[in-house]
Amino acid sequence: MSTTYPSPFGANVSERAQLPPTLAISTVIFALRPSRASGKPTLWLPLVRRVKEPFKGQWALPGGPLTSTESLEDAARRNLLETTGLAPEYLEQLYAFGGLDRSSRPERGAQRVVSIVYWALVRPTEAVLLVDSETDNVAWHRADTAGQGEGGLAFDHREIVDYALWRLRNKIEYAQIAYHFLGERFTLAQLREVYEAILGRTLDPANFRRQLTSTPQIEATDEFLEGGRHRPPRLYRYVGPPTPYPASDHPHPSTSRSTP
Amino acid sequence: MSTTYPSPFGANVSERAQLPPTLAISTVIFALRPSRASGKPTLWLPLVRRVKEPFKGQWALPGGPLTSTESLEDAARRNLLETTGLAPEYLEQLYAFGGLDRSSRPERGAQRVVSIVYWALVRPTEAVLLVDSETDNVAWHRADTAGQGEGGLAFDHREIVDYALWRLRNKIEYAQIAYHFLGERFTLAQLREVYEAILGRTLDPANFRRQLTSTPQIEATDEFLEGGRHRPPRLYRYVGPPTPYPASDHPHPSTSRSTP
DNA sequence: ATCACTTAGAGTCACGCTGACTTTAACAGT
DNA sequence: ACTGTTAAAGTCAGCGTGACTCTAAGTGAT
Repeated sequence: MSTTYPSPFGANVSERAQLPPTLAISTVIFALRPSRASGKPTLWLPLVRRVKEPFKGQWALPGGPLTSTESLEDAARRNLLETTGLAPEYLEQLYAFGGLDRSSRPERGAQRVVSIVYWALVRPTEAVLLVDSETDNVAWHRADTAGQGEGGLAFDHREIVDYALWRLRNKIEYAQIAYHFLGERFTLAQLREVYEAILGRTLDPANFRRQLTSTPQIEATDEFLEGGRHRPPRLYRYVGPPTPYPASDHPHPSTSRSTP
Repeated sequence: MSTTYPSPFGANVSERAQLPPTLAISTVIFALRPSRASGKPTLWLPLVRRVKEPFKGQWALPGGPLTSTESLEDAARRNLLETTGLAPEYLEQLYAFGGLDRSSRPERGAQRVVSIVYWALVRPTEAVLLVDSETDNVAWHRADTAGQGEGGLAFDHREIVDYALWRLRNKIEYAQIAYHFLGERFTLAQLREVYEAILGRTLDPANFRRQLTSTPQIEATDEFLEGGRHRPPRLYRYVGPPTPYPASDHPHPSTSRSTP
């Protein structure tokens, strides 16, 4: 920032390796969809098939270049809409990945790419409008196993997805983001299923209720979910801010300690 | 990532605005130094004076370009060493800033810059080896007031510092990072002063002790700090991992809630 | 209509952490 | 020996949590 690059204009091929890396934006989009096996909601994400080398034919995160006339978040939104047809309400920067071995096939002359990765949460209602799905070049995959048995995901995208999963699991424990997986009204059991799917463990329904009813951002409506086989549960609504913070933020590592 | 940029070779001036943004690395380096007024430790950070436009003469974060042969973190370390002479032990990615108005003076033809910002913590012993300090082009500034009365910091660096401060204050509450401000051995009162300086409030010494003595990463030595005017305090040592996690992570927003 | 079954939702209790506070121990300086 | 100051340990009430029990309110089968 305090210095400038050598001008790229007029550079010849031998100088190519010295050029600054190019910038790309990618996004990890999480949605909850019922598992084929158990019917319980599980985490899925849309991937696009590579149509050229490197990693041609393999699955990759949606992404693309950054133009000079849009902010990083705008670029993420535009790319998302173009490649998957999704317009997530919740979108946040995840991390900038810029290792030297990201292509994992160190080819000669291949230009180095730094990816600024965003992550997003979408509701099941938003999550159906996939572009290009008839050509099978965009498809939903299970977040935890995507790429298995297919030679893995393109680039370092498997690591990126794992990091996004870690971030989601941490952030859901202290931030109000679970509602972005659900519609406007939901039962406490549905919300609990979201937490259970993401955290991978069962939660006590009574304790879960006690915590949520003491949360001011959760408002009880006077409606109930009819049509169930048993006592109709009350519907609740989230009345807090859409995306709590402008910039990103994260949570506890596994070694969770309090103040010191 | 799934598409490629138009080649920059042979681009003419009219195409310049369509070129992808360039990448830069900057770093916010925090150190604790005694305040001039109270003598209590306060947060300081090194800044470098801009020697060319834009923002010539104003103070900016240390930074520079990213070469094609180094990772993002390596680039941050190299730039830090070149511009300030510092080699921090603790270094972590903060955020990628890429807004369109970052130069705040939208000049014609000025190339857009995306900055990937790292943040670092250094001990007072490391914090003295400043390069170029005789020319006054590198100097320590108070983290909370840097740029005041001087027309502000260059670019959006004041916002970046504020975001780094927010991150530091959050992370110190759940992660073991305070030790990176101190030497190998320290008293509990010294450690408490670190927390008080960063959090901006006093902590109860007895409760602080109780929490820390139950932390396994803190080990009591059999040495005491001699030379004080009163009862010599025991020296402690941090025996945990140097940087707990490979990638970044963050903490609670101000609306701190637990599980839901 | 009655009963069995299931889920919603409220309540109870012990435990651990925390903040506020008190008490005792150990040193330096006069 | 006394005083002032800090280190370090101890006490106590309050709060949130996990584990658990109990009651209410529906559906479907007999």
